Amino acid sequence: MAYVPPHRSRGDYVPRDTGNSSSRGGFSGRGGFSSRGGFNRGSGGGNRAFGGSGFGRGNDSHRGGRGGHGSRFQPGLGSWTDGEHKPAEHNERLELELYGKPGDAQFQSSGINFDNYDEIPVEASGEDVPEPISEFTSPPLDPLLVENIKLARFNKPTPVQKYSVPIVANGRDLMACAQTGSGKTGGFLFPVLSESYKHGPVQNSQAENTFDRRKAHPTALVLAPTRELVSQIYEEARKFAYRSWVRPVVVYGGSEVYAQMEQLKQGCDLLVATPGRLNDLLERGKISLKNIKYLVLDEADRMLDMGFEIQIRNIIQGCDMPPPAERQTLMFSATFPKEIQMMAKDFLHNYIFLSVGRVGSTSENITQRILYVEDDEKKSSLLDILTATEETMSNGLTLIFVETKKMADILSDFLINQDFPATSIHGDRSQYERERALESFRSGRTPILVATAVAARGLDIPNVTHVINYDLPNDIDDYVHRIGRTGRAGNTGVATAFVNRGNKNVVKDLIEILSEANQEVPDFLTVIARENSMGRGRGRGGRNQTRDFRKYGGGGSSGGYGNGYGGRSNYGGGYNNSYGSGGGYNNYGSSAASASSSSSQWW
DNA sequence: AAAAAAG
Repeated sequence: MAYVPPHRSRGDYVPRDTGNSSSRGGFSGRGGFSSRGGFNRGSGGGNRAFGGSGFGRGNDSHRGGRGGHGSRFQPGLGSWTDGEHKPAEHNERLELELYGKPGDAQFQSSGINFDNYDEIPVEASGEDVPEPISEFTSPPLDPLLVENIKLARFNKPTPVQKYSVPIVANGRDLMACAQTGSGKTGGFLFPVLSESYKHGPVQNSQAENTFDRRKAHPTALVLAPTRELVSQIYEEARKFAYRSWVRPVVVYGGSEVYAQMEQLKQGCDLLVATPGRLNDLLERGKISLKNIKYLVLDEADRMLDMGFEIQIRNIIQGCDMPPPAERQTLMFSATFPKEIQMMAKDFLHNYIFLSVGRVGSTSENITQRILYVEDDEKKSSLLDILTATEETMSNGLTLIFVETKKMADILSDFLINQDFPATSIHGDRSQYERERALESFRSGRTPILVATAVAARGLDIPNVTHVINYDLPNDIDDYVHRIGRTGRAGNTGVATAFVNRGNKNVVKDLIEILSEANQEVPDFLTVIARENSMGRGRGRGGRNQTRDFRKYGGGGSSGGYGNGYGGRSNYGGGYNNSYGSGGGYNNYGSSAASASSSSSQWW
């Protein structure tokens, strides 16, 4: 466990009467993320009793009593023996830990099913797109997985899941433009686990030499950009891998590497990792990727922004991972800029392209309020808002986004001094502090969280009723992600944003988003947009693309995409045809087209 | 310009 010297431990707000911020001596609590049950935990009732079902019989058993590797009994871990899947017996204690019980935050947060999922437009393209499924049934899913899905109370597949299951079952690759909240995690975990349960570990998984034998040989690898996200994915993986032969392990930076190495030694079939730590462990010779059958890249465009590309390419192309044709690759990305198209070309093999509409912005259960606030008035405006909403949203959580780590510190200190129960999360805090802040927020102990982009995407925190964009992001897709932290699970939410002339680069996109979601567009926004478009035409060519460029042109390697507005105006049509007015999506083409024509009127 | 990620 990462030791945090007291002087580095910044002051989180602690309610006066309890003051038990870390009674468990460390990570997480219930419903939190990270190593609960993962590395670093020692036991939790784990390593006693040898009477487990179907474990270690026969000499053809995966992890079956061969020297060293994970021969220890672990509750809830099945085996692959004599070419058959032998699920472990049920374990009540573990089920309680994994799936929670009524009343737990965890219980209500899992298994959410938005009714409006059915209205999300989806478009699949590519050769021979398999027919989507409509329910979680066996077949096509493996029966054990269906059982686990029921335990986790997922009743109905989301659009991503409907497609990803048959796509992977048919041996195909997937490039999905989908955002958090679209059921992405299940979208890759379900098919990957289901197929793994059917087919078992990779044959020949045994290494030729002793050096190789000491390494972990995962069958599936999931890469994601932030530590919190991989932790969250790992926790989901534990739910759906329950009783199966698949043992999930998570590795990420900022916490003790030796504990993670120990976990790898115990057996690792599904590895969830951030790129930095994975490269570290590859260099140390602790992991071999040559048995990888399934590779998942989550939030791929996020990883671009963060300068991950070299690391990713080293993992995928610079080590011993099988080439695209010999594995199945699933890539998820909110947007589809040229760099991602290149990655898709390099990493995927004859893939199906799936585009899933926005969940956040089109849903009208988020009320978006845009306020004109100059930078030096932001603090006092924030206080006004927090005070005003204190009573009305007394049970909810408020998430405040800022642009810089420094501002996150300043603002949370300021709020704490003003007696607001706040804490902060950003990349300069220690991993322990990050996890504790998030847990404290989740649990409602500090219902105000000031965050940088580290929390913008991917994190699923139930009960966020208010998102405040103290600083507006430069990328409108980030804005959509941020406000998508609220209004989840059919609840209503409020998203407030402070805007001034420093944000003029996004106002045009912001107006589009607001109109798509049937929200009021304040006059000052239109004014700023107009000032902006007079200066220098349209910015960087409008919003990011989420289209299958193989189908809609672009073609060549250089220049790929940008055939101007003419081409883009076709986009809306494609969506309309298959899905009627699913809401919002068909604005894509038309609004881009009208933007270019109306800008000339403004002159 | 800043964010994230290996230490």
